[in-house]
Amino acid sequence: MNLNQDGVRRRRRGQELENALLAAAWDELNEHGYDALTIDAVAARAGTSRPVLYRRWPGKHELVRAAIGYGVALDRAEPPDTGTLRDDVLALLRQANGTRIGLATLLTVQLASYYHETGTSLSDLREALLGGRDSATEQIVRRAVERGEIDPAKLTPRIARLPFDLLRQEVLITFRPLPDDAIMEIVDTIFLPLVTP
Amino acid sequence: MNLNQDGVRRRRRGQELENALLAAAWDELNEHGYDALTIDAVAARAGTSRPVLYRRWPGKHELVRAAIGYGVALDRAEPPDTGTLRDDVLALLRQANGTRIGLATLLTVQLASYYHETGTSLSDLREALLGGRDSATEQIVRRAVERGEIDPAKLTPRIARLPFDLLRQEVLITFRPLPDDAIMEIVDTIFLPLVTP
DNA sequence: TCTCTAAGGTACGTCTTGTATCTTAGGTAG
DNA sequence: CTACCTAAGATACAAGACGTACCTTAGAGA
Repeated sequence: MNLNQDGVRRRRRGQELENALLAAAWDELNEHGYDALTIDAVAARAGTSRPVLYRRWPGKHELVRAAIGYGVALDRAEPPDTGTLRDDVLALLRQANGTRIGLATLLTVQLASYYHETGTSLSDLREALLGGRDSATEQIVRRAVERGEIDPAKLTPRIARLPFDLLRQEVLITFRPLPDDAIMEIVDTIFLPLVTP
Repeated sequence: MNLNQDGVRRRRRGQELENALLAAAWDELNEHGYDALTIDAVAARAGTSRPVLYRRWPGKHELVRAAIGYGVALDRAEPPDTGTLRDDVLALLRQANGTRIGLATLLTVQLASYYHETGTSLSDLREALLGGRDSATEQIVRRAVERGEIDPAKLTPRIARLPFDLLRQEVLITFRPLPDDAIMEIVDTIFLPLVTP
């Protein structure tokens, strides 16, 4: 109900209110998942009522989409720069693996059919979700090329994003963080052999 | 309403009825997707009423799960045996790419949160969905090993399923069949270099 | 022919949705 | 400091979907 220290109703506005709404939605998604999410529950958790949510997002899809962005931004980190390609990729994958990226990816896919119907491309969703991380991959790869660790001729875009594609794939299927030995296997037996001269 | 040629109500039973229900559910999923699927619509399309559905499946999740199995079984094919690893893998990927496997995979993931909550493993779902195809991969790989096309030392389980993982991944993200040149790129620049002696 | 299972139809209460309407907190202009 | 005015918060409503209860009856099997 958001009382202040005098026990009087306090009324949040603008960005403060919006953040509270998104945080409530993100928490609900984490606790109950997409299917079970109700606008009612989000409003109640945020200490407000449904019309406040509908004034900002037309429906559940858009709210979830915004909440994903909020949740992902919560634990975004700097791309690692360890000096070697192997350690950079390992660190980046571990970083992503330790966050809520699994839930975020799952939710993104759950929104897929909706965005497919409305004709909206999935690429912008994917951008909002992994954009930062993908460019992190680009940075790492670029530095490795400069150091001569990667043969540029072997580096197609698909191969560059291979480690992340595989991580995402497994997280989606198992709905669990990837074990560390699996991460190392991806890097050592798949990615590095494909790109090293 | 299912009238027979005399215009009298006809009543389906057992397997015939169940197939009609699953076909109706599968069609609804293809047309409207998971979110928009209603039990009502499935019952109406099958020419029956909701209680008939609830007598067989407790709810939407279980119905969709059964419908996925039905839909996937519709266009299951024999694993190819062309004589070379490359052509086998290409044929298998093209086969899968041409079916409704994209929708099936998407739906499977959409059920993920539910099965995660109930503690049911995703592996049986994945089994029901891709079980046949995975064993097809095993057959193809085994024959290639016997022909000496694959170095068994390089063949971890993760590498063996790599082509399919990548196909699935891209279909999930783009919600479209994978272009044929992408399929060839996966096979020629990623999979084969990793396993050939 | 009789019986009995399950299909088909109807109806009910509940929940969630999305919108409309009203009151009022609290920022802003004067 | 006061008046105003935007948007927050509360309440209520109709529509739609859910899941269940109950009843009738087709049609398979004894």
